[in-house]
Amino acid sequence: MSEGKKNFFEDVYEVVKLIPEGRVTSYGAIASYLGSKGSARMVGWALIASHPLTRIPAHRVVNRVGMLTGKQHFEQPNAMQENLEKEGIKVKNDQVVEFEKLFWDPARELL
DNA sequence: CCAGTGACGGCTA
DNA sequence: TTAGCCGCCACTG
Repeated sequence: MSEGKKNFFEDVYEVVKLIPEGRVTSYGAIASYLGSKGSARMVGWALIASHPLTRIPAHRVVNRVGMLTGKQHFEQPNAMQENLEKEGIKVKNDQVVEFEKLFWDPARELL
């Protein structure tokens, strides 16, 4: 552990990997859990950097309203929704159906 | 070095 | 209620 500041990126990957199938979380929830509350943007940036490097269920990470804002960053824009639907998550108009019900808060459930 | 941008989020008008 | 602005942090031009 302890390598440098970029450790934040690895922490993001760790949390995302822990997201159960059929569940989703938000950038802000991860940032808050890592102590960088308010830096939700960095979480998104970390996912971009992790794209070709690390295989993580990034499709399970959406914004605070459950919208697939990052689908454009996938190899294919529709891949994000496709992956979510494969896990049983319903997506309507780029928005996760019953997002609050499927929401997985690391600070609440992962502890 | 300075300004603009971005997978966000909370506040104000 | 809906729309817009500011703040956080890192990267690019």
